[in-house]
Amino acid sequence: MWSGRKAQDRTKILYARQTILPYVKVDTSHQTRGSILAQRTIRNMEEFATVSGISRPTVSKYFNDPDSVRKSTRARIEAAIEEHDYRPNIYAMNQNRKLTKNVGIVVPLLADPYFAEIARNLEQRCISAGYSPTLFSAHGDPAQEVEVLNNVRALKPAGVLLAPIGRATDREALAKFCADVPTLIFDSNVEEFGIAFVGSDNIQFTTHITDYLCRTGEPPCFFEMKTPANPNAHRRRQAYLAAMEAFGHAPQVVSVDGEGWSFEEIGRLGGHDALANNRFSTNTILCSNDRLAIGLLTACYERGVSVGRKKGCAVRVAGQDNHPHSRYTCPPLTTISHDYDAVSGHAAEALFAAIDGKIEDWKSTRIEGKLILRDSA
Amino acid sequence: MWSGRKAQDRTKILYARQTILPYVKVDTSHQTRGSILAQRTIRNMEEFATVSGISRPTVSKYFNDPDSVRKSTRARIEAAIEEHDYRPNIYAMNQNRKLTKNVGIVVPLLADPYFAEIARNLEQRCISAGYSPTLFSAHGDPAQEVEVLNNVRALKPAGVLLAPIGRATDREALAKFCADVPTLIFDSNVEEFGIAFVGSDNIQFTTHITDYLCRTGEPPCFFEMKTPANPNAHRRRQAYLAAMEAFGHAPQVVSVDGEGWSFEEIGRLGGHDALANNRFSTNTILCSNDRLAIGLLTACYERGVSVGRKKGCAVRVAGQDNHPHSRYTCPPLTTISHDYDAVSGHAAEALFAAIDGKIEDWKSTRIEGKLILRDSA
DNA sequence: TGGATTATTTTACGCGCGTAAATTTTTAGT
DNA sequence: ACTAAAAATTTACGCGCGTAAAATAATCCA
Repeated sequence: MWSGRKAQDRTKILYARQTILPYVKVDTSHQTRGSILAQRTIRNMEEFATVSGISRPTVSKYFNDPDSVRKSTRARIEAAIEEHDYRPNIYAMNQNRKLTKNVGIVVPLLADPYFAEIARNLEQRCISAGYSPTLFSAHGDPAQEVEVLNNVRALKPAGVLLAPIGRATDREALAKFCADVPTLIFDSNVEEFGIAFVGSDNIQFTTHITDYLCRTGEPPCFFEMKTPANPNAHRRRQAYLAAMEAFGHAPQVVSVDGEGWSFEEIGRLGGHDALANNRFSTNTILCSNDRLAIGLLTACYERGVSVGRKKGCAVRVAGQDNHPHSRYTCPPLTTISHDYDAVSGHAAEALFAAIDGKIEDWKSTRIEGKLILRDSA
Repeated sequence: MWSGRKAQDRTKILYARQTILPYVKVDTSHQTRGSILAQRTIRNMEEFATVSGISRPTVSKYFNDPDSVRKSTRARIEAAIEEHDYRPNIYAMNQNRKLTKNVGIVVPLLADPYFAEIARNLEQRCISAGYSPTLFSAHGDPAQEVEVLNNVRALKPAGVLLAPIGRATDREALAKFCADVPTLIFDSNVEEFGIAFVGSDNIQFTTHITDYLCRTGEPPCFFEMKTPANPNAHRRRQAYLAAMEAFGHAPQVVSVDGEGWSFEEIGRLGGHDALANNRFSTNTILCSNDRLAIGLLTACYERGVSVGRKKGCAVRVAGQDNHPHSRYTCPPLTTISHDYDAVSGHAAEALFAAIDGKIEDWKSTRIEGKLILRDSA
């Protein structure tokens, strides 16, 4: 045990720190294995089994699946756990298990609250299902995504929930990974990798909100990145074009420059440019995603362009995603919301089923979004 | 190996999936241990050592510290790694090591981009220093924080970088944890736990920005939560009071109700209330943090109160933290910025030093912030 | 070139657990 | 109370690595 210290007994501990290193294995071979009476610390499953009065294999069985032992036995074990707060060594466990209970959760950018939120949701579901989730972020960098995949692989996970970076994802690396590890792809689909895909129905998203905008005012222009990070953006543009055609309106796509994941800044700079050069042909702008919209709102503010659906406002701006922040923009952003819970739920269930050997053909599940009406459009 | 599949050969693979389970250990005892010629997969360090023409203990030594072997040996090992992309089994490694190379990074709320950003920064530093970081979030819940600490402990980490939830942190649990694991506390200090504290100088933050506000317009009111989640809020209030006194102004603190980590919503609702009841005695509002300010800005917008430092605006609003989002509010938020890099850098270095046995007395390092002048104040 | 130093190899053991097979005990059902 | 089934125990082995000690080999410096 690391010789920690509180403020009050610093000197004493300082001495201890120099002799006892953290986590040093202490030689206890002189201790008789059987006589553990009144011993304070349980050091392994053997000892724990002894003090519980249960055999080690049964205890091991319990930790693999508490329901696999008799109710009375389970009660005794759980009482002993409570008393000695014993936890099996995760390294020894995972080394020997045929299949670990680990699940990797990989997102492209944890600093984006959208992914943070969905990761939190998935994490909770994994825990509830008895798995040990570990969070990973590629931090928006394809090279780091490959790194992350290698680290995840080293965990020997039972399965992985992966939201790829998208366009820049290393196809070959991902294919190899999916061949080795049961992987469920979510948020953004890459070919037909993994066991299945679960995400939002981007076509419906854009169709729905375009429909709303057309019915309530001028038809929207579409504001997007020229080289978007993920394929959802393409679906959204296509859906916009189709919806506009269906309405008999001339579509207008405004694509702005910018690489990487700083969507707000790209939206802001692109917004300035588009506004300065009158690139929006109507007074309504549908953004490819909320983060872009947030940047555009800032550009509008900075140029003195009033935004909102109330009369007197110069433009209407709408986003897509219901980003956690979109409620707090000025004006609050009209958008279309992911069904976070449904996406996470389907993704987790599909992965768990695959882990349990319930094999199905690869399939794509896309969940519809709901219009979130706020003041911006 | 899990029998992954691409879309094109689904049926064939479906058959394989039913016979071969994921990560089943295959019985290879019939294979002679020595004859590995032309074998495709290296399965353990023994085999890897053989194909590299180096003894296993030396290989093991290499993985513990690449610099501990001769340069020529290191080159040969690294060539073999490249060729066979071998990675030692992390579970076997960590089971037997006296001290793992794991580092836990624990934040109160990963969905807050501020913590996501600082976590990313710390993660990078750990990797550069040769550690294996793992990210944890308490999701704003003190009970989950305790859970997380137990999970972190199970990692047997060499050290932990911990930003406590704050006021609601379970003191006893944290004290126990710090006694067992070298823990560096950052962001928000709790007593004098752990090996040291590194964070921002909240006194300087608030003094500095209060100073700025006083010099450029009406003295600020202070907008805060009645029961803030972390102790930094108290320091900021104190610093506000002191600064106002120094300037000879009458301070005015507006404390609003609200529990939990939904700061924006608390700021918005509290803002509505305060504005409706004329609780701000001047036209300048300094918020305890940016997230609160973001909510207040929304409330101002919703009430038609114009915000900004330009003439004609009704109020000035300033925040504190330089939250990643604060650049994109309308108007962009004047705030005072953490030195993210310096905080992370000091925190990581202090932890690594402690792990290396460089023991110092507990100390608190607080880093000054820089004023970020934008349009809101 | 020699001796001293440093690096590597050989040999051997143990970590904490999973797991399998055979045996014994407990439980459920009549 | 008896039997069949289910659960627990005993025994034994192995996983992939860390690590220690002793022997050997490579390197360095005068």
